[in-house]
Amino acid sequence: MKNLIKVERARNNITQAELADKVKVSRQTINSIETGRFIPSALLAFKIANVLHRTADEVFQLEDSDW
Amino acid sequence: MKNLIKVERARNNITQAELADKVKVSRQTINSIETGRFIPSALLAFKIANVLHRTADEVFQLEDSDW
DNA sequence: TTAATTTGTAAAATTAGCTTTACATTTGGG
DNA sequence: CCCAAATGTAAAGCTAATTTTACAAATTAA
Repeated sequence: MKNLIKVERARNNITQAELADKVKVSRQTINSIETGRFIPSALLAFKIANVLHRTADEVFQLEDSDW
Repeated sequence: MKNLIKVERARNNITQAELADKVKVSRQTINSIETGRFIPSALLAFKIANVLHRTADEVFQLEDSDW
């Protein structure tokens, strides 16, 4: 499961810390997701996409290796 | 966070057990998500949507109460 | 180039998702 | 009605997500 959080953050000119605040998780959680250390809950994934003005499908994508 | 798994299962004429098999989780996990007892990981949510021939955004939706 | 901001990690503790087993209730077809 | 299939739950145990604290490395701005 890949994500475009970093790209979309750049597009929105927002830091990891700011994104974290807006979705109410710690900065480390955002960093860990962004760097692929772990996978967010669906709730968090949708909130992140929302804050980045994208749909969840635009920000998160399944990979062949996920099956 | 609401989901339309039950509706989409009906549309695809597939049981909880069959859906569970296809996304490789237990039947109870599907049931628990469907009945709102817990929220799936983003990975599982996207797989479920995929098996149901829908996008994640079509199957899962944020609610005002999520914020 | 220095200082401040941002990002990357790590470890320990907590929380929540998921599995397995097990059983009760509901629904659908004959 | 009756049986089989499907669904709803529950508890115990395991795994993965998330928090908190803390610090180092990298970027950016002045």
